Amino acid sequence: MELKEAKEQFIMSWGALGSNWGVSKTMAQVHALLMVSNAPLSADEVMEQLNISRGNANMNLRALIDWGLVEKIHKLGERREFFQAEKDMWKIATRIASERPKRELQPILKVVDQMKEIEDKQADKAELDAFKKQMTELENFTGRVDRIFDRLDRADERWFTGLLTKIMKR
Amino acid sequence: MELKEAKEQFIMSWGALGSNWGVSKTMAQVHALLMVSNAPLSADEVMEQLNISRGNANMNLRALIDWGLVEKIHKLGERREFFQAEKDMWKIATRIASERPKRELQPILKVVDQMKEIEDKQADKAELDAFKKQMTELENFTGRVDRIFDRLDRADERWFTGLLTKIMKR
DNA sequence: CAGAACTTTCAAAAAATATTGAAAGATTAG
DNA sequence: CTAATCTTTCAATATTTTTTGAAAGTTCTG
Repeated sequence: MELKEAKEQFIMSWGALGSNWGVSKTMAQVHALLMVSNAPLSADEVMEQLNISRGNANMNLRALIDWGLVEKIHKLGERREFFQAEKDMWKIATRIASERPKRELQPILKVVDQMKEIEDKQADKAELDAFKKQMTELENFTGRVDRIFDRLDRADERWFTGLLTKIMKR
Repeated sequence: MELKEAKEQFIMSWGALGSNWGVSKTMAQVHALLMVSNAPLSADEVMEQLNISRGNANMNLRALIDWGLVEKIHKLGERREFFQAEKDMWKIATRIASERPKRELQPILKVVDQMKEIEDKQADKAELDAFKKQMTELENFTGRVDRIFDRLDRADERWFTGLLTKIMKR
């Protein structure tokens, strides 16, 4: 297999994986493309290489930037913006690990919080209590996990990998 | 707010959250419904309460069982099957934490593994090396994380919460 | 300021996913 | 075995999500 071919293969497969992941095929492909490119790419290069429209390229680049997985690069004397992917797996993982809970957990807390104003005089006491307990447990747990992942952000690599090693030893 | 109303509200919100999560609205709703039901429900009760078709109810119940979040219950002297959700948040979290990587990480390993047969005589040596390094790093990292989460499955609660507490203290 | 070079937006179109419901398949009881 | 009861499947349909591309917006240059 040749290098160019391998890269294309990787981009395609990564894109297909996106679906399992809840990420659109194109977003995953853009990320893969930037991951295996040795130099930053312009929006036009991304469009051309993946055969996608300008709007689509723009949307997905922005989304990736939002996730902290890609950054804009300004080249001296160049008008256009270039895009470059984070390639360090640890950084990629911590970005995802700190963004995902923000997007997945915080909405839960919001919902659960609203559930607290119940005051049903007619309902079965035991049933009411069970529901409240469930909500409280959900809130405690979610909040706890949320805060943990939030900290990964600030942690240094040494600590994280150290922790991984510790866990692995069990 | 009344209890019944609160439950409906919770089911609806949980369903809406499903989308952020990569889970279909209905699947999330079925899960929520079972989470706040004090007794196991039959397929017909699920259908009726959520206004969904028989096929849909069946599919989603099966999927939830597949995730280990719901189990079939057989009542004595009853022909029908009943369904009951796991309500313990720790168990829910570990189920998800052990299923998700299985579905998300293992396909990555498969893809990366295929990338190893590159032998491009013409390509730039440095570029080839960079690509190989990227793939190796991806493989190492992914494999490591995969194995860690896999172990959560077998861990006991004491250990896990102990770990959480430790992390939280930093 | 005008024009060129890019980037962003957004309504319409396409593609991907989820849902329905009727029919086929099981399983149990008599 | 047959009928009754319940579960599963799947092609058609509906819904949701993604993509397109032209138009509007922005920023830099001279």
